Amino acid sequence: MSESTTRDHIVEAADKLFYEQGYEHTSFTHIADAVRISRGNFYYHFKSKDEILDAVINERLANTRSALEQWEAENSKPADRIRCFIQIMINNRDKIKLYGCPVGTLSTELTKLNHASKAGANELFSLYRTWLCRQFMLLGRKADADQLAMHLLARSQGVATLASAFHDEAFIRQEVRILCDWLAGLKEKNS
Amino acid sequence: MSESTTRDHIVEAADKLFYEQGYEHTSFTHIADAVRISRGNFYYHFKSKDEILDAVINERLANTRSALEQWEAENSKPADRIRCFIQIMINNRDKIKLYGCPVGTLSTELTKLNHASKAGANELFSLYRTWLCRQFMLLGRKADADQLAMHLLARSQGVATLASAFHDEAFIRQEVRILCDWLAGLKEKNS
DNA sequence: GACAAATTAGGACGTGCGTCCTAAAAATTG
DNA sequence: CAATTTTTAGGACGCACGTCCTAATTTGTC
Repeated sequence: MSESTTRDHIVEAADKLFYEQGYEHTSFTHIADAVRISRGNFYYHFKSKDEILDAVINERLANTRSALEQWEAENSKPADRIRCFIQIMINNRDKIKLYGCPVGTLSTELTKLNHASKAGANELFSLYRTWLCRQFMLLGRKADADQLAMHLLARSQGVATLASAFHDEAFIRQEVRILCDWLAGLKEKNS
Repeated sequence: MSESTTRDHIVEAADKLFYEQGYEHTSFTHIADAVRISRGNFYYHFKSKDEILDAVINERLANTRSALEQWEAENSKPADRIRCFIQIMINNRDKIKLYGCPVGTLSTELTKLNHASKAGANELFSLYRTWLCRQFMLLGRKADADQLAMHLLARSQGVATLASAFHDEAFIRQEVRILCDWLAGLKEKNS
């Protein structure tokens, strides 16, 4: 029942490295050095580099799902839940400043590589999209809930991209404030 | 005085390929096939792959500068000039849908690679930033002109990222409409 | 402690990459 | 047309990569 912990270490290290320096640019040697195992040992746990990527994506999907569930469980008001989403930009501001958004940058890279797992990476976006859509519906915006979800996702992506390009942490805080105001303004339009 | 046209062809093909499939993933063979020249011939025109990247960035910088100048020359009102900027998302929607924003995706990639030319790529962002900043100042928003410029840049980046992830062209049009409304609302706050 | 299974180490293999070198071809000049 | 420079072609080189193979080691079981 208990999985080998080495596999988890590999996925964990690959997750971090794929985020920090990109999937293509990360080699087996990089991951091996991080996990402190032999390069040949990989192929006992994974058949290929692509399989590691799939494992990383699946773990990110699982982590995201549980985070969304938690936000939903810990907050009864949909606006507070959405604020949780916005808040992750503040919580992860250090890494965003350096590496951008892990969801957006992976999606962008795999799309350019036309990689087989690009659909899996975009599934991460869909996870947030449908969750946010549901929250906006609960907020009384049934008609344009998905539009609002996409809008908020796009705003977040843009913040991450520019914060990373200019290494500007204050910009993140500023935009988060604007987004919270935008959210507060939305509530007044409840039906 | 007249430069060899081969060099221009190389830069042109590299520009296109770097945009479509990323810098790292584009090899000399790819460019050579596009330009129809021998692989060894590159090193007469460029000493390294990085040098081609610099040439591509410099051309993009020059093209951007002339585009900004033209928008400024053809429109007397700053709001109309800003609308020109927003409008490029419509004009380039086909490519954005497939490959995202050329500025943002290159900046993201070079940042992850920690490439020496990442500063040059970010200079493209700065070009738009300072130009937009100036337009917002002319619009009477002296106090928060740079903030508005960054905000608009971020919104554009987010739109490109999500449009590419979901291959959604309608989303681009939708967000452009919202951005134009946002811009129109700004004008009312003129001092 | 002997045996089997699971796990790891380390290196071999082929491929594609960026780079470099040299000779051929083309263009230019007198 | 000869001489010289500019431009191109094609392949060699070393290196790093993903992949694969096999032997050693560790772990678990009776």
